[in-house]
Amino acid sequence: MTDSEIVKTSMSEDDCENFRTIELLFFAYRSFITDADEVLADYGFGRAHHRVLHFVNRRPGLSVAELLEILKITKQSLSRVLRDLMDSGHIAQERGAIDGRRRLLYPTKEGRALALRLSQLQSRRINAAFERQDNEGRRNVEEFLRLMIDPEDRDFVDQLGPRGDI
Amino acid sequence: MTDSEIVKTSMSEDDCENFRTIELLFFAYRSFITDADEVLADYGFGRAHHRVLHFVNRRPGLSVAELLEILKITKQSLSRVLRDLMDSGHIAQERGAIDGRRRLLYPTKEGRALALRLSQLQSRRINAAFERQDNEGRRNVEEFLRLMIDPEDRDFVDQLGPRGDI
DNA sequence: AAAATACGTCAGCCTTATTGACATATTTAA
DNA sequence: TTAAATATGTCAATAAGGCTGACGTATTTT
Repeated sequence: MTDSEIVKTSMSEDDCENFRTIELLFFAYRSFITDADEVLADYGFGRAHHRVLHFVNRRPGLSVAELLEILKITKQSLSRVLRDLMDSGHIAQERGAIDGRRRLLYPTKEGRALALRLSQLQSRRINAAFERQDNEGRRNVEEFLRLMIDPEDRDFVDQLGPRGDI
Repeated sequence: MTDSEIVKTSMSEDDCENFRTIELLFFAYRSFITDADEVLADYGFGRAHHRVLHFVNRRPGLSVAELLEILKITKQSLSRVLRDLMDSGHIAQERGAIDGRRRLLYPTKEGRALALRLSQLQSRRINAAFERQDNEGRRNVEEFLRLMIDPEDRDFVDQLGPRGDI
């Protein structure tokens, strides 16, 4: 590192396109998640708990392996979070009927209530952001976000929406 | 937690609007950041380094306090990351000319090059996601993202774009 | 019966964040 | 000109949430 030259000019859209979008994504996502953070803190939970709670509520009866696949974390990481949520009575396990090795995850009533509360907070922000947009605008936003996702994950997100009982 | 009732129905858009958008945001943002993660790993850097590098390149000469304000982290957190980036020759400090207490942060040539490389990766994904959208569609996306941001941060993002030399 | 699968857990490590306390240089105010 | 405020750096301890590797156990498949 022999004394490298200092640069004093700003990096701008001339150097690379889409700086504004890059920054909008950073700040938008940060605001988006802090909504839930505050509520989660009351339960001693973090974002990891939120993600698990969310997908268990969206796909009741999913297995641990499926959840790992969605979240792309290791089972060791998941297990701590899952234990917290089971200890607090937000999530419950059942052995699989067809395959007894699988532990199927379900929300409890309390887990459903918390998941809804968190989603409603985030939904409010989304509604406010969509306020001045028509259906076409919303479609544009959803298409953009969808195409930002790695192709491998896109199908999963799609089947999460309409139905597709696991 | 006296054995709470298990819920087996899926949480759906009937329960709360915008589930699809919530999930699109989660997956889109995850894909978005992993582009850069892979390059950063080669340098032994993480996302924290990326954020610092980015804003120092966008606002060369900003002070430590300003950077803390943008990132909303503590100086203790920042200092380690900043030290790594200075040790590796990606960022350099200069004492403020008017106020000698301030340490103004600048990218080096190497720091600028790395910041650009990372931005270009992310920009490519953004271009692909915008591919089938016209100017109106892009405006919709940017307006949506902008309104998702907490009002306090919106102005900062705006003045980051056009100019506004610090 | 043996092998593969699904899961749980123990132990140790890393990154990135936190808080609190304290040192230092520099500027500003009394 | 001394005192106070400011900007920064740093030390120490802690926490969340990731990771790898190894090993145990139930259950299903071969």
